[in-house]
Amino acid sequence: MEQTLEHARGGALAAALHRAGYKLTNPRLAVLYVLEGGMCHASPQEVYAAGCAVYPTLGLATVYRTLDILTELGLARPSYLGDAAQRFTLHHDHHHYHLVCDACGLITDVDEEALGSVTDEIAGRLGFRARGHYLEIYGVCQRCQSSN
Amino acid sequence: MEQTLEHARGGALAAALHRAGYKLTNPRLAVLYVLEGGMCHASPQEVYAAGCAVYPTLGLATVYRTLDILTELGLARPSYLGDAAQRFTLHHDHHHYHLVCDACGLITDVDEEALGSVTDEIAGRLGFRARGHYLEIYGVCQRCQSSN
DNA sequence: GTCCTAACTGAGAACTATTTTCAAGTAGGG
DNA sequence: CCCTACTTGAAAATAGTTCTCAGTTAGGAC
Repeated sequence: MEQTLEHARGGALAAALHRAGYKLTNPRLAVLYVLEGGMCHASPQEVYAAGCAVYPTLGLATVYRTLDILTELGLARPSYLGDAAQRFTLHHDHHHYHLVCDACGLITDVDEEALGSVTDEIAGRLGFRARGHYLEIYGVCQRCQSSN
Repeated sequence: MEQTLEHARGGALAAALHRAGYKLTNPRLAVLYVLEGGMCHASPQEVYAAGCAVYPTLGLATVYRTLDILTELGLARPSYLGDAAQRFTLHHDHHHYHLVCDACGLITDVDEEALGSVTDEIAGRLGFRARGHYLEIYGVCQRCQSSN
């Protein structure tokens, strides 16, 4: 268990937090570990549940606080994938976005460099300095189309 | 007042509700009137406040219920513009999206046909039947850039 | 290594937003 | 005009998020 937290300490998120002057505490490392471990569209509640497996005394308030810090540092961002729950998505260097199926709730990640240049161009034309974008396409996924 | 409600009755939203078998009651017409009157990025609370001006006994629960109906019919959609509040956006025929300023909260609507064809093409390639998309570009608007 | 202090923590209270419940009211087909 | 299923507003219930606070801890100074 301690080992997993130490592992998170070496990650990119931990480095960014440290650089910004935040302490690398075990609760925070547990949250970072969960996020970096592939739980990339997690609600605070889900992060909390997964984090407790790594660091049992983790508190829900700390999860919210850590996600706030990541948002403030521009490393994550709240997103809202179809359902009402607030979710957080880690930022990546590449442009990526979501296909959300209205029928089964499946979320598919897609990388598309082309889209990034389109949005950057539009923003630039309007004098807007873009920091990032969030795109969600909703509809019906391939599997749900065939099962109807 | 009654006149404004009658005006809403003639709108596209009212027609769609009627077609779907929903009754055109005064509370619903008040909500539709507010939405069609340009309050296009409104939170339920804001719709409620504006709706009360048109139909004073309007209840908040009815606003939520009406927005749910519109969402169910695909006429509106929850969106989340930077701040934490849930907001609803009316669907339009054209592709439109939002520039959200992180500094002042300004929301700028942009129409861009080019974007629609990009997203449709991508979705099609993946076998996904797109019903719509939601794009938000966040960053700093022109005015906030100069005032710093 | 140990001390120190500002930063951080968990638990639960408080707060806010949303949904549900229910008795009373109403649209609109017959 | 009547009837009935649908709709309503108010209040209670629920769910999600933030705040408060006394105790704990990271990590720089020595």
